[in-house]
Amino acid sequence: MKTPKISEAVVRRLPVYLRYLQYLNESSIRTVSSQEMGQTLGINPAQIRKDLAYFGDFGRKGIGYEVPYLIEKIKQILKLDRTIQVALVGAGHLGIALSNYNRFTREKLSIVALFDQDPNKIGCKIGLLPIQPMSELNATVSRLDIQIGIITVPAPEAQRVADRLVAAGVRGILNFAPVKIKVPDEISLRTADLTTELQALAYYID
Amino acid sequence: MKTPKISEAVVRRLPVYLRYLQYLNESSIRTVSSQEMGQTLGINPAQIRKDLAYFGDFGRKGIGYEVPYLIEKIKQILKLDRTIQVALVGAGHLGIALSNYNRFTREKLSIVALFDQDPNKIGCKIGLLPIQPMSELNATVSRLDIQIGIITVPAPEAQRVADRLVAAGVRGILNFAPVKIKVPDEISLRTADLTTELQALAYYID
DNA sequence: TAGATTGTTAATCGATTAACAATC
DNA sequence: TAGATTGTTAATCGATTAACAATC
Repeated sequence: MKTPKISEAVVRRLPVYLRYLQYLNESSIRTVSSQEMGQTLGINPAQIRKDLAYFGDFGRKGIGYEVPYLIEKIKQILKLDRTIQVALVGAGHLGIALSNYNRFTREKLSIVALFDQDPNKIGCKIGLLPIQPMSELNATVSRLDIQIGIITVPAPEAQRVADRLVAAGVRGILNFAPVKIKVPDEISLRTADLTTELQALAYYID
Repeated sequence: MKTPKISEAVVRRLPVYLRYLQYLNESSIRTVSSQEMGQTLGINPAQIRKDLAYFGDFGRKGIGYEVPYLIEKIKQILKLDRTIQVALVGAGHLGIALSNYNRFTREKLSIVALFDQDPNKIGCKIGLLPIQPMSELNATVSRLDIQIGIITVPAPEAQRVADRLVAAGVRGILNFAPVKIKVPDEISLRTADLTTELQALAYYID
């Protein structure tokens, strides 16, 4: 698992491969070729082989890839084989929607703490998790060894929340607020902007 | 507004430019250079100029871009200057979160109808909008001239919902279900997969 | 005018795809 | 063995960046 320099495009395709492989596995299909995967996913087979080959020789010439084995390997690469604890800040509808995604827990990437600054929400439970006040952030991140923070607060508060997450010690942030936030270089940041998705779609209408 | 072949990457940056320009406008800043924009947004100034130049000569040499004028132009390009009606199928938390985004309405991209298949939800109101049964889809899409459908149902139902939206006459679909769906070529499709975002982020931890 | 900044062409960079030897 | 399919190198394609004449 040497890494010669993996582009973001490659990393973004891995979860797509993984999901398809899990579907195959549930269908009791044990082997798959890059040809078949490419067909289904709309991705060039050579690209799939190249993406996978960055991380190791997972296939067998003349045969293809063994589904359960490849699932294991991709999980390792994406670190989905070990527990990664996630905190979510902003228990609005989007926050609740995300904390309900059970796929996260299935993949050992699980939201284990919820925070909100609204005093009326403190103590309410979403599923099994109580909503905590922001004053608990540092203590909870340390206690549960939380590595990732998800931001689902309104845009004007996003930077402040990001700063607090960084100070509390998270290693990565997934930001859903429609604003560009700044974090130190050593913190991984991804921004998922739902409004720009819809605006970009409008371009293609007509 | 001739289109020599605009890449998706360009279209995805336009909403980002727009948001920053709107921020400048609210701050009463009337002029901006590609230099300044690039600095703030972390994008190469030459790229910004090139992106904009695909659609027209919006700037003035030696001066830069006039903020209100450029806002108008980008809105025109993204078709945010005309009303585009949107229907949302799946009134769960994610659906409610999206229908509450007031930015959409501000941009004349507004969610004007909600659908769900759960009989218990029918008639409940989210903001001003009642949740309608799927049996109303065709009639409502026609009556309100709805052009875009947003899918926020669970993955196993997504393809079926997409088929119904297409049959009802929408032109574009924004899919939030974590599954690849198929639509006819003439329908624009974007998939926003929140689970793969988080999985990709995990790769960069450590 | 002098300084600044665009629009655009050319150069660079990186990602995708094709091709094929290796080999199951 | 013959057919299939990988891993990888080379070729292609497209996107980003640099450079600069035009001009405000």
